[in-house]
Amino acid sequence: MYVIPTEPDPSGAKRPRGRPRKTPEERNDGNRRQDLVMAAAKLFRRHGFNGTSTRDIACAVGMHSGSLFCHFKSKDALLYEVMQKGMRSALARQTIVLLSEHDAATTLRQLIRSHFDTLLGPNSDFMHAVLYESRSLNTQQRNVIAKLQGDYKEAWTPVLQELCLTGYLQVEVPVLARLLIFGALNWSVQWFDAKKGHSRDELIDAVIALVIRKRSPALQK
Amino acid sequence: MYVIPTEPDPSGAKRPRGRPRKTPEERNDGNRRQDLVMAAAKLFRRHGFNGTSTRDIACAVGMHSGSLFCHFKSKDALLYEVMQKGMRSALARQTIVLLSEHDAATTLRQLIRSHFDTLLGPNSDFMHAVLYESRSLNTQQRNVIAKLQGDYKEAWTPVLQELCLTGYLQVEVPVLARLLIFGALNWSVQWFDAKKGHSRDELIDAVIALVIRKRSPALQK
DNA sequence: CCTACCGATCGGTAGG
DNA sequence: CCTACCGATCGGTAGG
Repeated sequence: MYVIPTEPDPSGAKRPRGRPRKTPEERNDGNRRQDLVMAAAKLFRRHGFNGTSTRDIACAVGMHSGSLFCHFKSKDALLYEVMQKGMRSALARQTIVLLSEHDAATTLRQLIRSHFDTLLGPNSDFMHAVLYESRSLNTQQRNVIAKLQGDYKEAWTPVLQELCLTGYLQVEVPVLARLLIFGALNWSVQWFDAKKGHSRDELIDAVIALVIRKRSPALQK
Repeated sequence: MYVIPTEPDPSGAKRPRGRPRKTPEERNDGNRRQDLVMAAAKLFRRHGFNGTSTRDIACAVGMHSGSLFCHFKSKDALLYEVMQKGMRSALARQTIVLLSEHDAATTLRQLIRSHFDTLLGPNSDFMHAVLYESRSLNTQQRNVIAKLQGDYKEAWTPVLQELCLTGYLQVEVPVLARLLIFGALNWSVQWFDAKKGHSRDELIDAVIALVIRKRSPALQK
């Protein structure tokens, strides 16, 4: 015996469990698979991978629980697609930055901006999964994602190295600098809230001010 | 019908599920509760709160699944104790640093060292739960932990402010500097491995070098 | 994509 | 702290 849910999910209210919302007129048969990926990314961020059931995800797009498995062979496969989408989008954004040639300091600023766009902009739920849910992938999946992450971070290395050589960045071990800067950036997903607080440009300025020596290298050290 | 597990858990091998290891001679009846807290912290770190069952935790200390609830009224309560222990230990370590009066730059270095000790030293599993599992607390529990975290981070504010005034730290918005520095430090739990890589002192030096202007403030800006 | 269901596992409890 | 168990929920499947 089914109980029809009394209210559709007002996107942000308490978690819809068990039964899908039924609003047949808003069914777009086009890309249900993408709907599932987006809903999954959002729920994984809010409740974690292990705290989200396949029923929750199906329900969020108005499906019944079993139907999710018409699109994905397992819950893992869905997480894997979320994370792949996150990394490929991050890499695409980064590639655009790297295509235009600038001095190292300008490139660093643009890499930081691009990274914040990935972390804090629309679709940031995908990157959140990349940062925090790789534990739930199997070994092969994790290797693929790790490879993409390796490509991503390697793009920063020559930029940081040049900034070290020219004295704009003060650090003995460049690889540690990259890890620390990534930490400063990645942690922003835990606290940054554009609605009440600082703008994304203030954020970028703060990172640059904190880390880059603006004056002539000769004055440093 | 019970199946006696063939092997005790060699601490780091694959997850022991369902049945406790039975090695009666190593039963210390003293503080089983603390054993549970430590085992829980370790498992929460490896598999996440939602990925760890109360059976896993009980099994890790050689108990049967139901017996855990003689010590904790719920799984939540156990997580709460893990996180409280993490924060109280971090605050205790920090307080020791703040008791000895030094100049701001030295205090910052000691705060950073203390923070890394909490994040990367023994018992770091507790702080890991604080950083990543507060989502699984109820509102009141989360408020208590947030209060402790507030106290912890407030201790950094006057130090960073003085470093700003004296030009050792270059940033327009001190609160952003603190958040970024915390990010750089906290992210280290994701990658730092003392066994293969850099020492904790190299790590501290790298943070200081990245963020602090060593020379006379008059030469800056 | 829905209906109806499976075996496994979950957090937690009663009684000893 | 163990034994034995509960109802709920989990990921996933068969048949349509």
